[in-house]
Amino acid sequence: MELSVPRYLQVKHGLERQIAQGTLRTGAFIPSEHELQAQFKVSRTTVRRAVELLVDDGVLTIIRGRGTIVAPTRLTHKVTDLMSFTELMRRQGLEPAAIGLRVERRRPAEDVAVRLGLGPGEEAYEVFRVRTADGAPISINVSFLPTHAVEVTGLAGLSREQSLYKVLAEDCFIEVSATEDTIQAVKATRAQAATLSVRSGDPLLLIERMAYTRDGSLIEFSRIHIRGDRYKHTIALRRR
Amino acid sequence: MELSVPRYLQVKHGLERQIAQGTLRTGAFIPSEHELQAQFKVSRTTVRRAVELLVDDGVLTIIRGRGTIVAPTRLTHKVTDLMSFTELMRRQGLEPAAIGLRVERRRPAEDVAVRLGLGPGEEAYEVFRVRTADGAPISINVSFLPTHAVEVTGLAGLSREQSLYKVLAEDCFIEVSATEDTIQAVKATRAQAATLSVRSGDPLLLIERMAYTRDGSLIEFSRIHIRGDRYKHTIALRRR
DNA sequence: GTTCATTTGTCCGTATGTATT
DNA sequence: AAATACATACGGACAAATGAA
Repeated sequence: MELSVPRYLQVKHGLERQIAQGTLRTGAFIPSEHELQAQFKVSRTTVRRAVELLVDDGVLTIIRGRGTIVAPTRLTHKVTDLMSFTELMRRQGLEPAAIGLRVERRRPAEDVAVRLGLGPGEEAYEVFRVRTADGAPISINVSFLPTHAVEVTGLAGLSREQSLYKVLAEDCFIEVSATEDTIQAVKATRAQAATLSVRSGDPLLLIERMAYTRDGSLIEFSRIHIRGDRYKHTIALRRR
Repeated sequence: MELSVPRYLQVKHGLERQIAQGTLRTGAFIPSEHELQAQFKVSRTTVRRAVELLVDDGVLTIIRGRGTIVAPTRLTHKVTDLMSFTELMRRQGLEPAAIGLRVERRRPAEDVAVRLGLGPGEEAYEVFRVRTADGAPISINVSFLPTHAVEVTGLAGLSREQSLYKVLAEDCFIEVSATEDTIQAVKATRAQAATLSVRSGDPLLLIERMAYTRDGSLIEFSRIHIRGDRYKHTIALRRR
């Protein structure tokens, strides 16, 4: 039995391959929908679906009445894709690692409890880590997870796998489907400065993230303090 | 002749209205696609298109085999929507204004010229502004626009309208359709500190933005230095 | 455990409208 | 004016997931 990949994805991948190989060149028109139907032996509906996805990805641009071209501008990473910290680091060409992993179960500070929507006295898991890139400390990461959403045993995988989201997906079967990041510039406290090998008062990027599952329930609140001089956070947005 | 709004948008707006009015409640199932067909007197294709758009907006969540619910979690702003600085400020409940508008035409610094893709000696328009919120200076904004992309006369509207993107759209008929932001934490220089009423060395958020039109050509490169203590930058992402 | 109705996912063929050349 | 290409819309068919009988 074969694993059936939807036709529209097959067409999408086919087009992506042709673009990667240079068969379809940047700025040039791709075959019309009619021609693509013949080429891939699918209906127009299916062709349009594949093209639509590539337009959303910023790979293709449709010019009504004329045709569809391979978008001349290629944003550095796929638009609006949700990315874990690990992925973000790799984009910068840095090899990410984590040290000083510590998992605790306790009542978090009140502002965190409010964000997690915890009842009075309710506890949460706190995951502490210091992330490094090419060996140098680059960020201090604290994640808070509601105890009712995840088992502590499920978090054991963190010792071998750096990505919290991967562990949640593979060991807890929890898929993070949406995030909301708030980004600020703050001064490094003395403790943070020591950990990150910078001077006290130096600028840090503070990213606070709320992560949600597909059904909309909160799965994680995290705070990441990042060295301002070693890291750039990139976001691509697209108007529909 | 009537201005024809596509049926799928009519359905989308109909559903949005029902959600806003509370006819469809958060967390509850909306009518099945079959029922929506009957309700709006359209085909299933059209119903599905409308629902798909609302899912992308984070308003609805589809549970396969069961139905579609009104998403319990409402992210603070529409996911992946591209927003101008003016819009972003209003979200924070602040009244934005701009002072010290200055437009110059000249050869920009080399790193900027490279980003704009300028040929040797080619010039660009530089738009300087200091943005305020509720009267207090909050950011220093410098925009660079290629001279071949926009007329200087078109930028005259900036004196009455704060939003560069609105002026580009209304006076130059240029629509910004995608942006790529890079965010860093930096130390305020002495000049920046003076302008923003902070201390030299205090943390600032530096947002560098590349803005593109629909056909993929670069229309703007901008640098925004923002007071770290007065501003939070929020981004919502969604995995497809 | 199996069957069955319901609901969403994929796919097709066709028809008509609108924009561009 | 005509041809081409994308946009919208319909109706039907079967597959896959879910939950209940």
